[in-house]
Amino acid sequence: MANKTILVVDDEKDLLDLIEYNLKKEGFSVLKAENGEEGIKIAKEHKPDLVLMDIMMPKMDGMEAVEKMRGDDDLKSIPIIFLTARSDEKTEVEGLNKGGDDYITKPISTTKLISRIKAVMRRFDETEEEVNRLDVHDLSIDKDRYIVTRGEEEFQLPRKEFELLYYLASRRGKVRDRQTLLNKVWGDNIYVVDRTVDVHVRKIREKLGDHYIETVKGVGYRFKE
Amino acid sequence: MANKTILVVDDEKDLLDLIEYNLKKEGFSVLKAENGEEGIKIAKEHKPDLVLMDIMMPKMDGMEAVEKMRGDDDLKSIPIIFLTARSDEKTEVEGLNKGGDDYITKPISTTKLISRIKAVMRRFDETEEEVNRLDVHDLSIDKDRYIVTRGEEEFQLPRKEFELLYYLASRRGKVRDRQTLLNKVWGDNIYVVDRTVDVHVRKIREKLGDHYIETVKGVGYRFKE
DNA sequence: TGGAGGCGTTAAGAAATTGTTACCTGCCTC
DNA sequence: GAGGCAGGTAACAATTTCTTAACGCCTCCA
Repeated sequence: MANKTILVVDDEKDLLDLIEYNLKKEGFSVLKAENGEEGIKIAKEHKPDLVLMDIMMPKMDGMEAVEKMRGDDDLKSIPIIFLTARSDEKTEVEGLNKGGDDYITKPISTTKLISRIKAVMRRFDETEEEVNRLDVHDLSIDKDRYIVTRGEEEFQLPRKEFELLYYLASRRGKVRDRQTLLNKVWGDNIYVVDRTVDVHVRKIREKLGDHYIETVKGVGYRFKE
Repeated sequence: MANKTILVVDDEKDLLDLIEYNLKKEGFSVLKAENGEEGIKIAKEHKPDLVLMDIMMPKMDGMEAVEKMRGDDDLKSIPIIFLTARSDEKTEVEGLNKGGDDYITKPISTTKLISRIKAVMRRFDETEEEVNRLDVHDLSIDKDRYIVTRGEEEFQLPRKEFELLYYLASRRGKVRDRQTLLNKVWGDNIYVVDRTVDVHVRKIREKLGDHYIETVKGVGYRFKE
């Protein structure tokens, strides 16, 4: 999650500095703006990876700025999190409708802020990842053609093996137990013995080598991070 | 937000179809039921990610259905949004008490519905995410990956050791006696000698160093504050 | 000072979990 | 219908993890 740039737009300078300090500590690059107008200018200039936007501001308020951003081709896909003192639901719904991706009320807990930011970024990363080709390590897993490639080598895996590999690879590093794998790859109301997963894992390892899928004893399987 | 499944329970077929149309347009999968009874059956079968539940229905009304759902281990963690024509506050409070997570009055604005749904799902996703990784001292204990990290080092602990560490770390500073640890980590009706805990603690210390888990003589163990 | 209680440590055997192979069943192709 | 592939199951081997029991050390206190 390193090296992402975040634009913070707020008219309270102290808060701005505080947020900057905390974000930098987390390894983010930080840009600052004190009102909506300036915010948009800087956003167009630097294309940040995420915007933290206060709602109540002089010159141009956050809602308006976000509307402008959503109407700008260059900016409309940047995730936005609102900051606001107002916690009533009406504002929340309005804000989300206008194109915000999350909503945090002041006063802000740093931990919460960071985890929200990471959550939103993850969400964006994930939706982008819903692609047909997955490149992990030295493998290229092509869901369109149901083919796995490593360098010049091509592997034609049977469907289940392919889907199992794809499922695990698209969740790199995360452990999934056998039942989850069965539900996700085989389908929810299919009855198969869970050890079936083992056999398929073995077949994948046989073909690709055993350094991709890791066993976590007592838990399940995991694609190597 | 891709591929989430929503179960809609309402006795008005037209409304059901309308909601289905709108949700599908947003990329959700949709399940439908026309009364509480049917709703629960489908919920058990398909484990939707969220339930939209009408309150006034024949056979089994929404309140009752939600109570049933909250009493079912498989279903109790599924977020529920109530739909209702009644807009009086008393009903709302009752609905939320019964275990609803949000509340929308008819007639329904589609935009509003969607943004509420997204908001509720986000709320749920977040709590799950926060539970999955624990950062304490210089350790990062990732339950999703079943891995403990310290700087660049990675420790792959066996299941019991990992879970014991996780349990203690998530209650930093609090002492737990051996019996409690056995109940929480090993399970309530497992018979093992309590000194087993000692051995596991030792193994954790062996791998991570002995400055994380403290012994409280005559009482139990504690993760260092 | 010498039990008694509590804990650390170790090693060995038991238990649990996974790896691996062989075999069965459908289904498709030729 | 023979042969081959995909998928599933079952059985046994291999491995890892868990549990127990034993021993020794320390501290407290009569």
